[in-house]
Amino acid sequence: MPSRKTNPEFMTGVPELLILRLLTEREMYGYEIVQAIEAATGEAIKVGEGVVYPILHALEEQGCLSSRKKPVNGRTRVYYAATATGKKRLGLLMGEWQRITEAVGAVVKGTKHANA
Amino acid sequence: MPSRKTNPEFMTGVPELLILRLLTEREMYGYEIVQAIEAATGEAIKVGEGVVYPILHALEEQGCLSSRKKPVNGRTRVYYAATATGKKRLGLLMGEWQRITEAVGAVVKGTKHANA
DNA sequence: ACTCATTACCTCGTAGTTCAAGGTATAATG
DNA sequence: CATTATACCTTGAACTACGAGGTAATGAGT
Repeated sequence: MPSRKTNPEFMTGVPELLILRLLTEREMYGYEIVQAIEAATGEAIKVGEGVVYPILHALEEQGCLSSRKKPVNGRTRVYYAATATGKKRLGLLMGEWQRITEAVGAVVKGTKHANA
Repeated sequence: MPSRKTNPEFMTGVPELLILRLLTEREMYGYEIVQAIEAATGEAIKVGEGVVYPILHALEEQGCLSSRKKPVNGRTRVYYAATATGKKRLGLLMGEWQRITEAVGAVVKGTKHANA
C-alpha cells in the first residue's frame, strides 16, 4: 500500500532532521537545501520543495530557525540558519533517531539481548 | 509539532517491518506481537493494538500473511505467519530501511563522500 | 525576438500512517 | 463478586510526505 514514487517508507520526521542538521553547519536557502539533501545522500533521499518550504516556515515559527533575505542577481533568496533552540531540537531528534534505528536493528537481526 | 506520547517520530513503516520480521521466524497472534515488539526492543518501541491489527489485516489481504484460528482455553487466537510473498516484501522493506538509515547517517555525520 | 530550462519562492489537496480511546467477550485472580 | 489479564476489533483525530500546480526573474539557445 505504499505506492509512493520517491521515498516510499520510513520518512516521517527525516526531512526535518536533515534540514536542521544542514542548517547547523551553514546558512542555506530552500531551493539549495533540496539539492543539498539529494547530493549529500547520494540520490538516496530526495525531498521536494513542497516538503522543504512548509518545514522551514514551521521551524522558524517555533524559533528553531532564523531567516534573512538576500537579493542575488535580482532574485531574492531567503537564507535560514539554526538558532540555539533549533540545535537543541536537533539533539532531541538525533537521539530519537538513534533509539529507533537501534531498536529496529536489534529486531531485524534476531539478537535477543535480555537486558534490564 | 510532534506532541505524540509514545513514539514521536521516525515511525512510518516501522511497525509493518517489525511485524513482518517477527512472523518469518514463528507464527504469532496479534496480542502476542504487541508484547513481543515491546520486549524485543527493550521498551524502546511500543506499538498499540490499534496499530497492529489493521496492519495484520492489510498484509493478509495482500497475501503477505496467512492466518489460522486456534482455540486456546476457550479463547480464540488468530495466528499469523509470513508467506513467500510476505518474505519478499520483508526483503524489500529491509533494503529500503537500510538505504534510508545509511543516507541519514551520512548526513548526520558530515561525511561528504563524493561518489559517482 | 522568441522559447525553454533553470533558479527561487510558495500553496493546496490527497493519501497514507500512527495513535489513543473505546468496544466486546472470556478466563483467571483476589 | 469485582478487577485484571487475555484477545479480538474499529473509529476519529492528528500529523506528514508527496505531487501538482502557480508566480517570477534570469540565462541560454536559436
